[in-house]
Amino acid sequence: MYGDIPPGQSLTLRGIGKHYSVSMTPAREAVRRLVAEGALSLSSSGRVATPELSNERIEELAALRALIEVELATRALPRAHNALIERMQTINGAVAEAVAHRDAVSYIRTNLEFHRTLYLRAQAPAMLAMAETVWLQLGPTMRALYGRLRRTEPPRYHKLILAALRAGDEPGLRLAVRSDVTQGLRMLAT
Amino acid sequence: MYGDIPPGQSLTLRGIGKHYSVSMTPAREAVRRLVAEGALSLSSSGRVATPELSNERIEELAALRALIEVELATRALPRAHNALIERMQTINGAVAEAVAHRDAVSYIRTNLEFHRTLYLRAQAPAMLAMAETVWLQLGPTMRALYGRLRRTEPPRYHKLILAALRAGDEPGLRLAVRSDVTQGLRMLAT
DNA sequence: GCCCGAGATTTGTGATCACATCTTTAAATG
DNA sequence: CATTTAAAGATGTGATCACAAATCTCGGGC
Repeated sequence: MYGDIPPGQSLTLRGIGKHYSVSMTPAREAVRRLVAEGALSLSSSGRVATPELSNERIEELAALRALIEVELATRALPRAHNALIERMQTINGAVAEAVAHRDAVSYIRTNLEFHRTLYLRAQAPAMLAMAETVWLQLGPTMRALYGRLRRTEPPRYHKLILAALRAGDEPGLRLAVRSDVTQGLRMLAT
Repeated sequence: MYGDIPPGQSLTLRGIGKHYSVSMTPAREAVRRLVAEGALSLSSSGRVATPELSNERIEELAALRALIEVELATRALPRAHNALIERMQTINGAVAEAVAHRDAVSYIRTNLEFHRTLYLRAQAPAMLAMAETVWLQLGPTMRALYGRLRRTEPPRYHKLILAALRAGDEPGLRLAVRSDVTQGLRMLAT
């Protein structure tokens, strides 16, 4: 999810087991779960690897993010009090720091934490689980994307999200979330 | 997914294995996958059972269906030719027959086949997978719902979907899909 | 009549093994 | 030197086992 593993990296059950000091069985179950969630792809011979997403697949996942996360943000809006907004602002500082250090992994991690902090307020666990499944599928690809990216300014749409939350502006919030979610993945059409 | 199993039914690995004439290992992997997809719930002691959904959870899943399936239908619309619409109409006949026979399981199966036939045209496998994950979570609950339901007429919104497809009417299609998806699950607020 | 608790049974977990298949390596051939 | 081929190694799969924990059963006590 956080892009620790680049796309196309292949994994073995015995290797995973050794890495975590367990036998093949728990490794197999974890891999099976991640395959079911789309976080790992299964070759015809049963080998697993992180997925290399096609542009079409990336567009789809970005559209899913937009659909689900806009809804989550909308549901969170009436419950978003000052303490939450301030917490999100603090996290956004960490995002900016990760960008400044050009640390792709911690950028992805803090960025998703920013979003998750808001969405937790929506009190919609099934929707949040769906959103996280999409994040999981995009993890390796986002790492490859942001690693290639040479950017120094923090995501501008985060500020718009915070402003819309403060103003209680639902249309503005929806637009800001959709833009934030879509923007990063749009430049991937290589 | 099709409601063969009622909500709250508990399953055992050895039982599943015996039922399919395999050992515990394949049964474990299948159960793990289904748990990851939300089709089965895992108790703290590791036992699995079909989930008994709360009303809040059902509302969430219905909202997810509306979001994702409206998008899928919209993407399928420009590619929906006559042959597809006729195929959907045939399936809708099977839906009506299942309703007439008060067969909940085959009603769910044919109803989902009606939707899936349309959504396959959207050429959006990740979205379709998400929609099917939601269906999987709702399966046992839909069985309990439709088993309770004493209805004889086929779903009216299917006709609206077919009409909107024929007319190329995108707003009408979106409304019809949203209504069809939401309608059945709304009466569940017991 | 109701509740509790000890024993018996069931169940999930992690480990290990045999085996078939896929992959890699390396030698041999042209 | 490139290509093919056979051997060696690596890998996933399904089965089985030991064990701990949870669940169930049933008899006894209040």
